[in-house]
Amino acid sequence: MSSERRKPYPFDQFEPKWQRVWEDRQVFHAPNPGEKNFDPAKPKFYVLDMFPYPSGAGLHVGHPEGYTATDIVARYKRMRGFNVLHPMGWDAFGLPAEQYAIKTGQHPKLTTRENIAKFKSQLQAIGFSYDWQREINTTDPRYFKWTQWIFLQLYNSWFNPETNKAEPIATYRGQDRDSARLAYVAEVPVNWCPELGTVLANEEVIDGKSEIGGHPVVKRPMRQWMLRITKFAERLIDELEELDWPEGIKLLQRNWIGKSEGAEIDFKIDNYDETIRVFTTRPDTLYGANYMVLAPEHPLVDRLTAQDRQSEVAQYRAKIASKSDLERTDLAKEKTGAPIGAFAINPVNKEKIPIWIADYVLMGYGTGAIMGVPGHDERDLEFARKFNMSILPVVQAPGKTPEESIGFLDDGIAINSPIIDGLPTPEAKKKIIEWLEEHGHGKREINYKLRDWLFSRQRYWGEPFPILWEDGKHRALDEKELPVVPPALDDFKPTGTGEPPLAKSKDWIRYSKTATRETNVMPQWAGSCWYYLRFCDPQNNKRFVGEEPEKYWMNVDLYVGGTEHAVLHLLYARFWQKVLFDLGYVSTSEPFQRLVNQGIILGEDGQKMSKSRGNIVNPDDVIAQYGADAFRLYEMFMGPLEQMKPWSMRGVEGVSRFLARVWRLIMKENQAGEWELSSAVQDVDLSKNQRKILHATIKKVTDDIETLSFNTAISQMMIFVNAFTTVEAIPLSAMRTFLILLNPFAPHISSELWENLKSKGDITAQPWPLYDEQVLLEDEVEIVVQVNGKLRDRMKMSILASDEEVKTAALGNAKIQQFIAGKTVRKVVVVPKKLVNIVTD
RNA sequence: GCUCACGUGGCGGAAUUGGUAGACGCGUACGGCUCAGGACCGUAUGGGGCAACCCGUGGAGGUUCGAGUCCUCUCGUGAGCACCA
Repeated sequence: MSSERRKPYPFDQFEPKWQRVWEDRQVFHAPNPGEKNFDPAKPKFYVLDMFPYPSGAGLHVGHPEGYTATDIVARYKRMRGFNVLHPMGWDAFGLPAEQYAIKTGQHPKLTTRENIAKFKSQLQAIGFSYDWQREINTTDPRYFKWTQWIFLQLYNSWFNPETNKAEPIATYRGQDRDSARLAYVAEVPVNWCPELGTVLANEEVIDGKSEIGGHPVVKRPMRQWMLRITKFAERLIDELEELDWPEGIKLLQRNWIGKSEGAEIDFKIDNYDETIRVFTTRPDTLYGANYMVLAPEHPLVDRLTAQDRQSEVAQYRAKIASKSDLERTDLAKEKTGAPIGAFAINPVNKEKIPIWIADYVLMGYGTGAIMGVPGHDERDLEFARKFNMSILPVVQAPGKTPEESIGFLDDGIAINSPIIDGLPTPEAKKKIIEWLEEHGHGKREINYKLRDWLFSRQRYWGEPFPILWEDGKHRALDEKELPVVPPALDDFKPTGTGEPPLAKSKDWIRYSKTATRETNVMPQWAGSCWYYLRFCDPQNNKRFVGEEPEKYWMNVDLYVGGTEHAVLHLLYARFWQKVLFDLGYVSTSEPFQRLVNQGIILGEDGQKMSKSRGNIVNPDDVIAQYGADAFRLYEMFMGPLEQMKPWSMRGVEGVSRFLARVWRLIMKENQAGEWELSSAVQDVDLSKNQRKILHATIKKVTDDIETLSFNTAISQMMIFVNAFTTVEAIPLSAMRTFLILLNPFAPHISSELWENLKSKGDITAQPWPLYDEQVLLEDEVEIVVQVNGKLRDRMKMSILASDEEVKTAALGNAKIQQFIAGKTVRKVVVVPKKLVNIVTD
């Protein structure tokens, strides 16, 4: 029955019609500089969505949230006279297609093609104004040829600390080039996920489990490709400064990079010709260091362990080695450790302090060794208490005794520390570092939590490396041999041994008599690290992006996507961009000038949408029932773009009703049940009040699009429509202006009505309306009168009334006099054009 | 545990620089139109009170003529990090 019900307005007819028109006429194609129809007089605007992974499930309502926002901006900017680059593509390498292939035998290429077709038709049904001529697909050899090419640039360059830049490897003066390349091979403890049969980057491991699938991850030493992102840590932090990004995301990146400033201090080992270097952010607490801890995996443990400690130390190390990362952090509550029977000499006071191993010290951070300062480090304190060590305060907290200062972590005054006694912490740090440097016991040092990026995966559906192996050494393929296309396989399964599936194709790996191909593939992030560049010049087969288009379009003026990429994609892409910039291939060192994160859309029950909860909303259903315009409008009307918010079908009905009112403002149903232009629409002048509402709407919608406050822009358009539904003669000119304002939000209905009004030209080609401040000026304003801050009355006053006149009027107001009778007026505050506050005793 | 963000009607949410709290939408109630309505149109709608008024932005303090907005503490929700020395 409900499906038989007549649509409130015939969106099912005109929405597909307009989508066809846009496609046929290629209305949204943005020509590059030098191409036909390119207008160099216009400024450019690059507005980008985070391109989706085309999953088999199709689009969910979360995708179009950001896409609608950018589409509104794109359409708006075009009307404002910009050349707008608004592209879409597919981040199509990845696990799901491959796992589907393992299950069904269907090649990931086919699965990907089907999924893309579905995604694309869904996006087109929403009426997004993408330039589909620029569509890209990361799994297309014409695309990943250049992903591989960029890898070669990384492979063929190094980071010069003197220039603080990536440079061609030829400028490297050292012996071993392979040790300096930005892409290098290393045997490192990596995150190995047995279930997925691949290694994962730190960023892909959450709480000891794989981000995808939630499978357990263990540490295991393996030989892997790494990218030297750590060399860019400083710039990745510093250059955030200039970006127009949410502070929260900047903070997330800063925390992930985890810069900490401090010192490295050398401790001589008693009776050995060895020193152990520790990292500390609190060199000023050196006098309080009365033990040392090495990570259990520290290379010096074997050599330094005393005879009588060996079995205990071996036992402890074995116990730690058997634990997964998850267990290791899970058991974090109780400190464990073992003394190795050796002693270090504290360089400031020459005290012999015992050396322990303990798993609370990590090999992967700093030097894998720490000085234990139980007085001023929580973990050391806990450790010292557990093993009955002495605890010496060396920093006195303000307003506390030395004893009370134990456990105090922030700034104070140095005590019990002859070299720096009496100095506040910042100076104490500085002075002791100077002392250490002077005496050759250490130096100022900065450490980062950021690790080099583990860049290889033991999977099938990814970009092969353009690398050959010969005599146990790697070398790069020549550019001319790109792309390296993965071999056809029948069996996509991971081998389980850590050997990649590509190794199964014996023909493919054999490059020559002596050389074999690298069998790892790149991680899913590779393609998305530079896709925004390719959009500038997607068909170029000579270069990854042409110089001129790159220079013209970059960087991205507005980038909208989910927070889930805060430290993954957004960090990796910035890193690649910097390398390409240093090497002179691109014109900017940051890719995304302004970033906005859309909030998650929850199910109708306020819970995260998920299959198991059964609260997933399918865009196709919504569009079938209410139309694409209502869908778009609701996505934006729900609330602020960046906020998390629940879906509501009632809300969709609400905006659908609004669009139906817009429709009936201009169209009437005749006896035959056909829609025709309403006779109420006439070429009449606007009343003063109507003009005011129109201009207020232009202003509000314009300002709100600029600030991405789409929800309030829509409210204002509702106010406009409500004001005009009751009038007898609907002014044609006001309707035309309104339709232009509505167009970015609801492009189909506005196009259809624009045409029905027999307006000149295409609505998408209209200039954006301007408002006139003069029209908005009121000649009378309502002044609020408060007594002691409480609202007591309102009065109409001329806008020209002086403060004094307003004050007099307020005091003379009959109602106000009741409130101030018998009281002394102590003060009268006048806020021009707004309010009067009378303060009494 | 640490860091950050956010707490406003029955619900989603509005509120330049501190200046009329609750725009707009949903829901609800009543009325109209209608053979009918889960369609459409109109009116009302934070709570209490017949009313004048009183109370209201998670809670407690504070600054101010005036606080949803600023400060301190506290509770709750969400996100991120998680022995990073």
